[in-house]
Parts: sequence; structure tokens; C-alpha cells
Amino acid sequence: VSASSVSRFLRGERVRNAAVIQQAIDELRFRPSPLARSLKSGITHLIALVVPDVSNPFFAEVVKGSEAVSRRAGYNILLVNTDESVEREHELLAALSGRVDGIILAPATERAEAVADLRGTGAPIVFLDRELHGNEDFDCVLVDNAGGARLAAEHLIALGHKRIGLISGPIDTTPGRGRHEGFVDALEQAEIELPPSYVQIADFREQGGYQAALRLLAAEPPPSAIFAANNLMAIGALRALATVGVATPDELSFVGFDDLKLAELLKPSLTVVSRPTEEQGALAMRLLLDRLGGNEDVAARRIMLETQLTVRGSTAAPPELLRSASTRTAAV
Amino acid sequence: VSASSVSRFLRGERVRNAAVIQQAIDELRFRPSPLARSLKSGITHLIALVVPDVSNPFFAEVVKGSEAVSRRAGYNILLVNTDESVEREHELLAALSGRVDGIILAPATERAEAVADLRGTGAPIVFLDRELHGNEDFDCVLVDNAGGARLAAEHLIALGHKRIGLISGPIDTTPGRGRHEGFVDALEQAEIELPPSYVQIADFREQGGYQAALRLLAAEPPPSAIFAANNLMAIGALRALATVGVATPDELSFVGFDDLKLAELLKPSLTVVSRPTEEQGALAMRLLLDRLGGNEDVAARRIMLETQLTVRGSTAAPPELLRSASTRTAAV
DNA sequence: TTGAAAGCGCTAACAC
DNA sequence: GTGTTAGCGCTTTCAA
Repeated sequence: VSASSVSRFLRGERVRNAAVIQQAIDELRFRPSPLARSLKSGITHLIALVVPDVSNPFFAEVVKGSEAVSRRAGYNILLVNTDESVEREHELLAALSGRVDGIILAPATERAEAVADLRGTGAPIVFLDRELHGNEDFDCVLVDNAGGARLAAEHLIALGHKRIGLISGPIDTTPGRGRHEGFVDALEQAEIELPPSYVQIADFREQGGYQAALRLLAAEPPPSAIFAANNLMAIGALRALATVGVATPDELSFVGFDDLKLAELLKPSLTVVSRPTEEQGALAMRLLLDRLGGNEDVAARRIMLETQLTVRGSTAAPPELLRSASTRTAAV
Repeated sequence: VSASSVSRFLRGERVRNAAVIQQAIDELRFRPSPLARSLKSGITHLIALVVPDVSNPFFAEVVKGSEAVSRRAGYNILLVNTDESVEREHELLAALSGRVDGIILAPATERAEAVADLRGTGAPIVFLDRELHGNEDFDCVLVDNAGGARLAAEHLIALGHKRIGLISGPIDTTPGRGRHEGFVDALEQAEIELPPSYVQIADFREQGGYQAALRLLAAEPPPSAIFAANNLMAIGALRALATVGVATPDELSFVGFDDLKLAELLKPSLTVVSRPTEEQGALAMRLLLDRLGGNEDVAARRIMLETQLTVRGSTAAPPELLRSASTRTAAV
């Protein structure tokens, strides 16, 4: 029995010694090596989903969306965690090169350093939620970060807040920069001052949000409202508020970016900017599968998803308005 | 310039035409194929971490623990999601075979079906948090599920609860079975009846926990305390309690298994059974690295981690006790 | 139908 | 130091 016959048998072709081969396979516990197959064929049926933080529920949702789509097309997903580190990302991308048919990437930074890695892989790439500076060559599925931050700011402004603090993400990431800009723009447009002490740059992590919130609360006077530019920092900030003993929304209004499973169950429930998370993952996968399906030479596509404001209980009018309102009532 | 010289150059050996080769590499954007390297050497420097649900924060923490250890040893982690499905697990394990040096696996079921896949891969395997029935051949890092559930039950019993409901995970998983057994044992020992309507088997998912909680609340009489056997089901159950309008802990005490980032910030804060999560991931990785480091023939090791009860605000004496206490007070 | 041969991209042993 | 050769495990012509 020759190797090529076994190969054909495995492929489902009609073979004379089918029974014999099957028996030999069982006895020897023979498993064709996917590795060798891939080397020969150049096909892996694997897609890497490279994200900066697997413990961020946003990316967990994204995975769900992507997986639902990829499964139907016969691709399996390898999730890879860069931990927001450019070096790790560089290493991992190198390790993946050739091992996967395509990559969905949420890069650790917008700085275009990674672009060399990307061209090196040969595999099609789709940017997810984050892109590289000046990107025109790769597909991407983004969200209107500036618009979302603007929604949050305008909501707080409409409630009467004048002292609004920002817990920003890293400025060298697409969502960090976008949300920062949108927020600052909205305040400028409303002619609300934003002193430096009201802008705290953190790292999209819980601990960073915690410390940023403490710094905001230490400002003199402290803000009457805070917007945290992602969900993890929001959790950290809420922990800080609880530690210091600031009541929400009575003493301070709070808005997060990206919903949380428990956002509704918190007391007060959490006002957030939300977006179609699973859909974002699904769309990125569709773009990638499209390239893998032969449309390699289509011009790069850029999809921008809309955000929406989900108003819950953590936002209200600032205390000075409430106080003056009750004073007025008392006066009456 | 011959291929082997390039190979040597890449390997860091002294080569005469170093400069020329470097230039050629740059010009041609040459990247050695990790795939071919692995085929040749049998080494990938990759470890697969196969989990049933990447959106479960428990596994996210585990990843952190594993990653911290693997990184120092020069291995990269590929996270793989089986979505609690045996078929997906089967497919994925097959796809991974040969592509990774080792596997850390939290199997979708205890039923020993997967074991054939495992022997097929050739790669060392460590079971994480879940194992296969009758496993004696593979390392594993488990947690004392029965003991943890017992802690929860005894806590509720000590508070005076007599009608205690259980939201159990799938009985064919290690933690599902262990927590179920520990809970039932503790109640039996305390001679507390556990009618079938007080035991709801769900799927370790939020939606399952939601529905299980609704069924428990529909029992006649409803339980005065509920234990949910994992974090996601706990979230679902809390949502059900909020929907129905049951006050915690005044009307119903609640205990979860596995901590949550926001458990402390809920009102009331959530009483849970907790465990050293990152450590569990780190230990599994250490066992695996040990095998990869040459100790292939050591007997299978079995590590069991302890749980602890973190008492917070969601548990209190049952309403009938409180009522009779206040009645007594009123009588005085 | 089937086996022999070539080759995917790389590395290690061998001779030069 | 360097190139040649062989081979990792598979698939795919090409003859037979």
C-alpha cells in the first residue's frame, strides 16, 4: 500500500484496498499531519483573531460574532492575546505567519510599525476596531468612536454639567484617540472648559481607570460628571467611586463606553455608549472570508458602525442644580 | 548564496557574506516559514489553551495566569473556544494536532470520548478545571468543587435557611458534577430536604441561569436561598431576580461560584465561592512546560486547589426568621 | 486504479 | 565556511 493511495483514500476517492487501508489506519492510529498538509497546500483553514486583551468582554463578544461566521465557512479561529503590547504583537504575528490563512487584528498601537509584519505574513488582514495610521491598504471594521464620545458628552451637558472629567484610553490607539477627540470637541462646541486636571490618560485597563478616577476626584473642584472611554476603565472608576464614597448619580454622574453584562444590574444601573459588538466581529470575518474566497484585489473597504447612548441610572443633573432646585422649592 | 548559508545566518552563525545575505533578505522581504521549520524540527513553540467559553471571565483569568508562565519559557499561547460543544472540541483538537507542542484542555464533557483525539495528537496534555472520566494518564489541575459547593450550602444553612435551591451546571462536566454532589451532600448531612423542583440543571451560561432561576422562583413555596454553580449562571439568575422583583438578601439569599469583577460593586454585593484562578492557569502551564522540558514519563500529577467562601452582602437570614425575630421584638 | 517521483520551505549531516 | 544532499509528512502530477 503506497502513501499516495492512502492519501487518495483519505480524500474520499474510490480505492481498491479501501478496507485494508482503513484497518491499517485504525491499527496504527494514523492521523494525517495538518502541518504537512498545510505546507504542501498552503491552506490551513485557520484564522487568527489577534486582540489586545482577551479579558475585555468587548473582545469576547467580538469572538462570538466572528466565530458564528467563520464556522459556517469551515474555518477555525485561533484567539491570540497581545496584552496591549507592541512587542508581544510583533512576536505573535511573526509566529503566526504562514500558520493561518488570514488575520483579524486589533493592533496595540496606531503607529505604523506593525505594517512590515503584516506585509510579511502574506495572509490577508482585516483590522478590527483599531487600525494603523494612514491605513489605506487593509479592510477595517471600526466604530464611530468620536461620535460615541460626543453622545456621552452631550448627554452630560444636556443634564447641566459644567465640570466634566474624562478618563481617556491610550492616545496612540484608534478608539483611544477617537473617543478623546470626540469628547473634547463636544465640550469645546458647548464652550465648556476642560482643564488638564480633568483629562486623565489611562491604559484601557481596570487598574488604570481606578487610578485615573482617583486623580479626577482629587481635582479642585472635582468634576460633577465623568466619562470613561472603555468598559474596563469604567469598572475601575466605579470601584474608585465606591472606595472614596462618592454617590452616583447624586454627587457624580458617570458614563462608560461599551456595555457590560452587569451594567443593568448595578445600582444605579450604568449609562453607557453601546454598539453592535457581535456584528462588528461578524463583519470583520465576512470581509476576511471574502478576500480568502478570491476577492483579493478588491480595494480596501472601510466599515464604520454607529454607536448609541443607552441611558440608565448613573447620570442625572449635577448636585448644584439639584441643590438650587430644592432651595427654590424650599423658598416657595 | 545557498539556502543553508541563509539558514545559518538566520541562526546567528558566522557567515562570510553576512552583509549580502542581509541585503537580499531585506529586498526580498524574506521571512522564514514557521510552518516549514516546525515540520522539520517538530517544534512549534506554541501551546493551545482549549476552553469551553472564552466569554467566561474565569477562563480569561486563567489565560492570564498561563500566559505569564508560558511567556518566560518562550512559548506563545493560542486560545481556542469550543463553545461547550463536544463536536467543536473534536474538530478543533484534530485541527490543532501537530500544530502545537502542548495542549491545556478544559473538555466540554467528562465522557471519555475525547481521549482518542488526545492520544492522536502526540502532544502532552494537561487538563484544566475539568477532566475525563477515569483519567489516570494525564496531568490535571482541578479545584475542590464539592468542597466549594459545601461551603456555600453550609453558609446558607448556618444562616437558618431550610428551603435552598440549586442552579446546577451540566452533570457531565467535572465542575458541574462536583458542585452538584457537594451541595446535595451538605444538605443531606444537615437533614434538609431538597425536592426536585429545587434542583435546576442548566448549562453554565447566562441564559440558562436566568431560566433556571425563574423556575426556582415558581416553585411552591419558592426557596429562600439559591446557589448558582458558576459565575455566568449567577449573572443570569440575578437578572431573573431583578426582573421578578425579588429583593436580595431580604427575600432571598444568593451565592455564586467564582468571583466577578463587579461582584463587590453590586448592591447588595455578591457572596461567592472563590478560588485562586490565575494560579490555576499558571499551575497547568507549569505542569505542561515540565513535560515539554523532558519529564515526559513522570506519572500523571493531580493538583487540587482549595476554594474559599467570600461572604458579602447577598446572603442573610431567611425572611421567616427575620420576621419572627421582629415579631418577638415587637412582643417585647 | 495505482505506485514512483517531485516538491512545499526548511535544517542538519556530510563532504569539500 | 560553504554547498550538496536528504528528509520532515503530505499531495499531486505522471506513467504504468
